[in-house]
Amino acid sequence: MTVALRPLARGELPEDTTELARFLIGKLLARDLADARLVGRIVETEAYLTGDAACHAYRRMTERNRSLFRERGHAYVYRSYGLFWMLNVSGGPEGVGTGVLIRAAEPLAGTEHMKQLRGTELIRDLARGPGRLAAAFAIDRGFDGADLCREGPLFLTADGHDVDGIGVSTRIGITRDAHLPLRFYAKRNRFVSGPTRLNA
DNA sequence: AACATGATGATCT
DNA sequence: GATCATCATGTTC
Repeated sequence: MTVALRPLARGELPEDTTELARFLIGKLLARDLADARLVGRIVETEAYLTGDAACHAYRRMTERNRSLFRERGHAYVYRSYGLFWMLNVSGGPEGVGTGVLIRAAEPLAGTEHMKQLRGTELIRDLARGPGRLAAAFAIDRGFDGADLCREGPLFLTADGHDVDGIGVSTRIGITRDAHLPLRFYAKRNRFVSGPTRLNA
């Protein structure tokens, strides 16, 4: 059963990148394959800001990070640790390099395909962590620069459901500007990644 | 040399 | 199940 899902309009996305990171908790990520639609509820995000040393756009625009400088709602996809793809949503106006890392999602539809893409039967581990999420949704560098506010193979949407509270913590896996409270997560949701102490 | 990670195995409870 | 240490991997600076 495929439900009609309307993409989020760019105007619905907060212009402030930190607010965008919070806004995206509970929203849906939809991925259309040739024979299936994959849907997950976003349960964990991190904001990366201007003047933030952990942000890939901290120094200057490069070939890799230029999608971060696009108007909010575009994908920035890069490879991490040589193995994993990371999906980010650009924030702010055109020319400003900020974004939101999508760190985890609760699988809602297409889970059998996700199991194949991830090589595991464990529902909880399908998209818990940014590298796993990208694999479960078959996202690679080919989506870099894609507009996530248009119907297409990958877009942001919503179903009106809300999460049971949103928590804030420091970001995971970084060393520079590591103290900033820029990670957002759905409270009491078992599809959130990271150590227990950050998910209280 | 650093890095926005994940799988695995050890050692607890 | 929680937590921790270890390390494979290749792109970027």
